[in-house]
Amino acid sequence: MKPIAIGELSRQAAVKVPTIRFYEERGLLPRASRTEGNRRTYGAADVRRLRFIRHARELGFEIEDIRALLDLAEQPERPCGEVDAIARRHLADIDDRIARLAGLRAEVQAMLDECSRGRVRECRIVEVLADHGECLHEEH
Amino acid sequence: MKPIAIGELSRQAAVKVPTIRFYEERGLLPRASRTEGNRRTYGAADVRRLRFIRHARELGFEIEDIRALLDLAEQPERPCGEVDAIARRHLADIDDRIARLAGLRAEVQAMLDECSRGRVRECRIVEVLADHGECLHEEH
DNA sequence: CTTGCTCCTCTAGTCGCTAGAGGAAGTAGG
DNA sequence: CCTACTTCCTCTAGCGACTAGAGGAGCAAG
Repeated sequence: MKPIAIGELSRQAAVKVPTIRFYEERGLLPRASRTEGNRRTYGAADVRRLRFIRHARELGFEIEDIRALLDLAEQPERPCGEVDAIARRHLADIDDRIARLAGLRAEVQAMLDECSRGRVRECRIVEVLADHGECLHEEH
Repeated sequence: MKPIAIGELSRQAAVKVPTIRFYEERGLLPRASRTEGNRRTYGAADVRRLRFIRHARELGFEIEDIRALLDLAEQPERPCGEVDAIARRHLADIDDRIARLAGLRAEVQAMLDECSRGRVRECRIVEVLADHGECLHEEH
């Protein structure tokens, strides 16, 4: 029940001090109460909330989604469809990014495979970059 | 041989006008010569150079790498080892990102699989986020 | 001459932090 | 009580690669 300082919160939630202040400013954490000397004080609920935020960030959720997830987590009687929807959207987003990266990977690999390690003059990598027609890339 | 305006360059290279100015400021494109009325003018070489930049960006190379690639492309007699090295580093970077995303994907998918579509109270997604111990995540 | 398009410069915003300046408050030891 | 050290405060600026917008000037066609 004893309040802790921002540095202690930082250690307990494994989130850096400036990041905590940043989350407060962005409204993910409530405005912390202050000591007489104007220092932020926190309690157990803040540790839990900040850990939640960190886990969500580690999983790649963005701030807006986390804000929504936190709101929903506070309403335990509601159906969890919205939580689900956010996670599903995030999954789709990850899949998109993987697909795009896999495409890039294939192209860069193809360039490297064709490079005969001669001079820049006949380097296929440079040629492909200079003339888009030569590569697989076809996105708009 | 007739000079073209920035809008025409934009169309021919498929790069937006503000982005062209941005590249100039960053030194990827040489400072364009100007008309009497202070408008930038370009020639065929600029179109080629800007296309090169666009292709490299589409493949995910970052500005610094592209700057190096452009420098190298102008020295055709040098061995292409450095070009190769840049591409190889980029490939490794892509692989890293794919691996990390694949990890995230698995975790988010696992959360979704466990969600029984009930109320937020018993939603596994919220639980996993709230208690890191429950998830696969183990980094750092 | 007027309409409408293109162009100019400059500033600020995106995302999620991170780094640093410059100063005040708290704590431990002598 | 004094000093040294750590922690904390606010504020500003930077990252990467643009994008958006303000406010104004040039230019071509009718």
